[in-house]
Amino acid sequence: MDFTLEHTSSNSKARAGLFNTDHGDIETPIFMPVGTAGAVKGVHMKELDEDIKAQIILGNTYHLYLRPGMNVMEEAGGLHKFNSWNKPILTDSGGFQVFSLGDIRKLTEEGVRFQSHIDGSKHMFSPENSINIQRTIGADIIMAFDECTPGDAPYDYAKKSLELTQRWLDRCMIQFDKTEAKYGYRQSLFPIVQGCVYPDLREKAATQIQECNADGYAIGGLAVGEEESVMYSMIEITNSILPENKPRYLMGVGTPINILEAIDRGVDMFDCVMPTRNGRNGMLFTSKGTINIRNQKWSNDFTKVDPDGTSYVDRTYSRAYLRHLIISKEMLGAQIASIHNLAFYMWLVGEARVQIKKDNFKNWKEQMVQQLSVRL
RNA sequence: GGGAAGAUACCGAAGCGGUCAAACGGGGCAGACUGUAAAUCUGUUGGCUCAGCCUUCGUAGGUUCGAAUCCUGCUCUUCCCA
Repeated sequence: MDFTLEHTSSNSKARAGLFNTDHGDIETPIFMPVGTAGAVKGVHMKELDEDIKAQIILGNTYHLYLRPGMNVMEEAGGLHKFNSWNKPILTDSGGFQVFSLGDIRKLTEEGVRFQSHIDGSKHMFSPENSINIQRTIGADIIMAFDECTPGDAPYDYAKKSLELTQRWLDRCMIQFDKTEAKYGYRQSLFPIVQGCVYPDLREKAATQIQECNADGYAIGGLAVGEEESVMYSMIEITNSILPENKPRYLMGVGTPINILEAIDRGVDMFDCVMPTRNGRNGMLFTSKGTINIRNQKWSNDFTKVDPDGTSYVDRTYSRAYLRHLIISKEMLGAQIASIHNLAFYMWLVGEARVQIKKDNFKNWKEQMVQQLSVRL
């Protein structure tokens, strides 16, 4: 799989590129909707494809391993066939669950023993079986198994954690090389830069990792409790070291502003649960600012959900109706809000790409950040 | 016509002499959410000149140092018997 850099801004690190996979091209900068359990919550594939215009979605190793399990996945012929998404897929390795399920897992040199959040049963995840599972899921891009370190970790812990992640990366690469894709198309393994909020650790991690000659590189362990300014400076340090000619993926980020700031600093790929989760909880992202649709002030507002929006739902439903649905806990409300937010995120990165190619990204970004900061 | 039970804040419902501006649930209002243990979670919900004060537990009186809590009348509600 190869990455073609199409344009780099003259006054910014922002880049426009094309990442080629066997399930199609991905135009960067890109946002990847999160479909943890094989579904982007509340959104059909048809909507994801035709309305939201998603080019690649995520799945999650830990969640898919527990349910439906790898027997079903293998018999289905991989996740693409199982969930009927014929474009690229990326799977996270389970590394984020080392962070998010911190209370129900035990971490050792060998790997992580999780206690299933579903039934309490114990499951060992190692770099090797994370790769094996991701081979069976069959995502186009698979991730190294890492420890996503909390943003408030002390230096000593962060250093040890990084060293462990680096040893696990070696094991991931060995396992990746020892095994083959199962379904006749290629898979890429992306290593992940950790190092918490410590510049020297990030620098060390990026320096080591860039020798992997991977198809792309990820920046992990950010937006996990640290200050945004710290996150931005970690991105700057990391991207100053990672190779120019490979895509950089900032894992789990973030708000629309976070994404623009990261693009400005040379990031190409993003994923985040925010458009779907926050959407389900009544928060809408728009080019004019954010809306809490549950607020009283929208109850009699019969203008469309987002008059500037690109999706079908934006032009069809009123804010008053969407507020009613969300407040009444009608499932359709969550669906509409999710579709709207995802379409907005896709518009945002698509427009960033247009502006980069016009070499106008910096100006456009400054203006957008102003607008996006507004609470409507 | 006779008997019984009950009336508590927006709604439902605890409370049965002081620690009650009044538990709890719902509803309302607001906030959070960043590689999804989340269609979830948190705060708040009588008024004010807010470490204090004022008005409130159907209504009018009474007992008491002190009443949402005890007594009496009245007004409504529900149920049972005729």
